[in-house]
Amino acid sequence: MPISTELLHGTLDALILKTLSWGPRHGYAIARWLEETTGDALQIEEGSLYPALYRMERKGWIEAEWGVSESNRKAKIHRLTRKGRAHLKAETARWAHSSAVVSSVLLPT
Amino acid sequence: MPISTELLHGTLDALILKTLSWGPRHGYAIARWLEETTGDALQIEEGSLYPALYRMERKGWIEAEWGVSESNRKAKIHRLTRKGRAHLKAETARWAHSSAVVSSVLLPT
DNA sequence: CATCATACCCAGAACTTCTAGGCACAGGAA
DNA sequence: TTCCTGTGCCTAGAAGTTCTGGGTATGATG
Repeated sequence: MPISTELLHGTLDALILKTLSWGPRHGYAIARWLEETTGDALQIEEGSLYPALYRMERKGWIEAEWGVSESNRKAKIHRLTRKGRAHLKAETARWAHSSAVVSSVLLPT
Repeated sequence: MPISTELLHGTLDALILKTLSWGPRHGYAIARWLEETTGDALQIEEGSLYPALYRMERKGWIEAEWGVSESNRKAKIHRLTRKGRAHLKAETARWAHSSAVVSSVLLPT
């Protein structure tokens, strides 16, 4: 069951940054990794992924350089910056707090 | 600390429906109730609230009729419909599932 | 050599929420 | 009375993210 798309709103950046916190990856691999680790519950559209990567690069959270993928194809490798790591930490805390608040309202105690 | 605004995306409808599941209320009271029960963590802007109420009325999840508030002012009272209750149930399940998936990625196990 | 999976990209649409206002009125204070 | 505050509803436009639905290119495989 794919995740509700709207609920991704605002968490996509953090999910990508978290993926990169395990090591540099190219965009396609980020999407694959997220799909695998969530058992296909999370499906990132490429039309969302690439704009998000550009956005975060502009903000200085990630850096990119052209390289080669595991399958020997040209690929843009993205790497988490120090600033990005700090942002991820902050966003993670926000998620923990916010989701707890929403759950406290929605879910039975 | 007010909740991250983007994270509200997609949950606002469910939060409002949940509020109405405790009984009919007018818009202003919905916002007050959510603020109170979350200790001001959740602040619903009126510019988000009223459009959301209209949206959900169009979709048949709630019904509205003019009445009088507790403080003797003219107020539009919103009531959850059967359809809305079913939608709330579905959205709640989606939230439980989706937030668990996101948490499983973001938060340390 | 045809096909598939990999890998990147974009324009425009769709949608939600926020900003920043406005209007109206009840009740109490000055 | 007049003023002010809190209550209560509403809207237009902006801002922002994600999705839809395309497109390009290339290595590997049959």
